[in-house]
Amino acid sequence: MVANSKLAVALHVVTALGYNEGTFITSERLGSSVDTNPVVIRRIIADLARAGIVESRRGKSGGAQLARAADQISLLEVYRAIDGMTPFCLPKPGSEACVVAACMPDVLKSLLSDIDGAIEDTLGARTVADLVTQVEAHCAPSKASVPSA
Amino acid sequence: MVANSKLAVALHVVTALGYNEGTFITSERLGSSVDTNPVVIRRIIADLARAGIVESRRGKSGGAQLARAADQISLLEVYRAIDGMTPFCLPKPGSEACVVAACMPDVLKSLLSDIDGAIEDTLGARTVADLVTQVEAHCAPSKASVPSA
DNA sequence: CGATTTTGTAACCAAGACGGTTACGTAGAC
DNA sequence: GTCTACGTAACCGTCTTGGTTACAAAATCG
Repeated sequence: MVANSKLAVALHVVTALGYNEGTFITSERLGSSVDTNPVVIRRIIADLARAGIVESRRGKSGGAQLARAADQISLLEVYRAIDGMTPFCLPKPGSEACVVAACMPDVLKSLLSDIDGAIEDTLGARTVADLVTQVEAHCAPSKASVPSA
Repeated sequence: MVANSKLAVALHVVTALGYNEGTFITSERLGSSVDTNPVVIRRIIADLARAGIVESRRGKSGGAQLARAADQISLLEVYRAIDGMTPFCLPKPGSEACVVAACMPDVLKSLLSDIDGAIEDTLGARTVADLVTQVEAHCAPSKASVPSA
């Protein structure tokens, strides 16, 4: 486990919340679904709540739920809500005496921002509702009209 | 320094080699340009050589050079040559009892592969020659016909 | 042939990031 | 008032990663 596992967990969480839309789910249940500690979930939930993606409630019958309809939450919002690292990092300035080194930061900055744009476009084109739909289609084939063949 | 700095270094290296096309550059010079240890450079060079992107030679007047013309090397090749981690990681399977958890891996796998596709498209559309051109335009304006204004 | 240069690679270290865990205060429900 | 569940801080062990040293192998040149 190395990179943006936060994003994976966050997507899991919002999908689970979208799947159980309208009810509050505790961090303990989410944690057992994701197979991690409730505190880890709460940290992610805190990020998502700050971004207005989920609402959380304390006390009995507390937990978290989506703050909006699942089809009104783009995955890009989720991506931006968690303060994960940028997938690729810029080089440190390097030798000033070298022509190439002197401007690599700028050159790479432009490239990496293009990459980031591509990532954001991909995420922006999908909503939490899409994930929920895929889960339902994927693992609840009993809902489909075709029984087995 | 946290994420794929290997990619940043690798891009710096191939750009430097493209800038000095036709001559062998030592890992020591590259290291001083990137401002890192020569061994770090050699590790990257080894990856790039395995992928047929650069050629290296030992001994006196040794070093590395591009194996092909700079405009024949796409940045996607460089990206794939270095065994960096995927920018986003898949979730571990999670609770089997939970419907959502059961199929999140598959659902996310599809999403993340779309993201990776977007990244690869972006990188595939650029070559080392493009980076070299940008370096020349950016930091060697003396070559331009317009002096100052 | 021998000296010198430079790569290739292994081994090791220190620093840092990250997930997991415990602990405890606080808010809300009943 | 009690119980439940969140919010957050603090801490720890693990793991990745870049940096460094060390040394063998290869290539060039006199």
